[in-house]
Formats: sequence, C-alpha cells, structure tokens
Amino acid sequence: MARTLDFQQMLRGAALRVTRPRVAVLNAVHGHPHADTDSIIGVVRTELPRVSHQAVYNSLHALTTAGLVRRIQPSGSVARYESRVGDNHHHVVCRSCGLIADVDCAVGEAPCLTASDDSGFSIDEAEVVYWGLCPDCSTAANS
Amino acid sequence: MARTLDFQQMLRGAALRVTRPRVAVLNAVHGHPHADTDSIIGVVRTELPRVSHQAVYNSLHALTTAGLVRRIQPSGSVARYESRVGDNHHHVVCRSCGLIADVDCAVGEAPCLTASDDSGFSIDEAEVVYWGLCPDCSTAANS
DNA sequence: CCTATAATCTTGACTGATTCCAGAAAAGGG
DNA sequence: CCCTTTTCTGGAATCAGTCAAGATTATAGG
Repeated sequence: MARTLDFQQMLRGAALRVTRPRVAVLNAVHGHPHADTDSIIGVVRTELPRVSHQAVYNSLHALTTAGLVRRIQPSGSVARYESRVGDNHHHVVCRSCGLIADVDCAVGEAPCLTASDDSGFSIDEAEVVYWGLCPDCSTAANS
Repeated sequence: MARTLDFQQMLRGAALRVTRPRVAVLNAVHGHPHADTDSIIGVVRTELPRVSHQAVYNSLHALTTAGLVRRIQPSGSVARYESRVGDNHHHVVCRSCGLIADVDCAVGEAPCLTASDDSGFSIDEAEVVYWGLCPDCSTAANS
C-alpha cells in the first residue's frame, strides 16, 4: 500500500503543489476504489476534520486532470473515483444496488477502440460499462 | 418519418395510455436524437405550450421503461434521449463540444459482451462510449 | 353516449450534487 | 524569511431532477 511520502512524490511528479487536502484525497481514493465524492469527503475528514467540501472537489478535479486518479460516472450515478489509471480497464455496474467492480479488457489491449464508422471523429478512448446484477442481487432476484 | 398515428400505436403496443404529452415527447425524441430533457421540453412546447416539465419527465421515464426510447448519459452530461432502440449501437462523444454521434457495433453483434472476468455478475448489456474530438473541434484544435 | 376509476398532469416546493465567489491561509522559489 | 501565486474556507447559488396534493383525462364497462 502506498504511503504519504509516495503520494507527495506523485503530486510533485505531476507538477502539483503538495497540500494536506490533496494528499488526504489521494490516500482516500487509493483506499476506497469507486467511492463517490461524499464518501471521500467523509474519509478525508477522519484525517483532516476541517477540510471544506470545496477543497475535496478541487483536489479531485486537479488529480483527475493530472491523471493521478480516474473519474467514472455510470448513468444515473454521481461521480466516482479510482486510483487504477492508465491500464484501460472497464467496469461492471449492478443495476440493483449500484455496486461497481473492475473488469479487464476482454479483447486484447484496446477493446472496440476502432469504431466501425467514426463519423469523422478522432477517437482517443473507448469506455465500456457492463450492466447486470452483482452476485448478491442476482441471488436475491432468483429467490 | 413516423406520424402521430404511429406514435399512438407504439404507445398502445407498449400498454401505455395515449396522452398528448406522451405523443408529443415521442415525436420530439424521434425528431431530435440525443437531445437533453430541456431541449425536449422546448420542442414539446412548440406543440403543447402548456405542458409542465414534470409531464415531460414522466413521459420520458415511462417511454424509457417501456423501451420506446433509450436514455443515454455520458459522464459529465445531463440525460439525453434517442429513438433508436434495440439495435445495440453505441456513441462517440466530442470532449470539446459535447456533440454525440451514433456508432454501430465494431465487433459483430455484441461487442465486448463477454467480460474477461465478470466478478460473478450476470451481465446483460455492454455499453460503449467512444471519446474524442468531432470533425469541427478536431480542425479547430490543429489550427 | 355516459360513468366510474385509475392513471396522468399541473403547480410549486424541495433535494442533492456541484459550482461560484471573496477573502484568508499556505506552498515554493529566491 | 519574504513575496507571489495557488489553494483553501465558508457560504451562497445553480441546476437537473424528484416529491406531493389536488385537478384532469384516458379507458373500460354499462
């Protein structure tokens, strides 16, 4: 598990100032994959009780832009964040309880990256969201 | 292009009551693919000036549940609706201006439908969103 | 055609995530 | 240690979408 010093280096490496809120947010995202902003605020406040929600929003935005965290937002959900970046993985979302799990690429490295007809767009990313039921909800539905 | 009578039949076929707001919403979605709720309200009001926004929200919800329209919501966008349903197509979204275009499946009929490791989820749909720049924004960026 | 009943619509308040803003605090270079 | 710029605090504001109560309307049945 990454430590505070690592997070500080990650921030410097991305040319971002090292501030307590940013380190705490980075730590929270690493410890709670797929957490939404409100949960992250909660986690950060166990360490820094006085951070403003705005600071967390700012930090998440800065970290996302710098590529240190990734923002995901399945339809109908609020924004969620994760620390796995740069590996082009995808997600399964439970239609019933909203649980999210990681899924590695099914087709080689860049699944579906070549659209059959790109309408002239220059595509740089293919994002895949699988929808279904998680094990628990699946069991509950069949009973 | 589908006419009012067709829409009425579509509603009856889905066991939905035929109301003016629903017919107008169905018409608006058919005529304006990928429009957001606010735009749809605007279009509907050219025909029925007194519809409430709530009626449009209700109609869109009912139509979506019935499978007569499809709701899409790329990250960072509000909900949008389209009338192409049941053909498992996907979308390209312009990172710069938000323009959305349809994309047919790249890999046969069900691209990526088989996740490499589904974590025990029972998956019923794979949704793909391609991100990039539309022709206009792409040109603007290179100048 | 007329009535009954259940679904739908209108109106208007409300929620919750996110953003905006101005002044205070803090990071990093010199 | 000081200065400049970025970031943070606190609080108000925005915006999509939802909730709720009473008025209307669609449809089945007589």
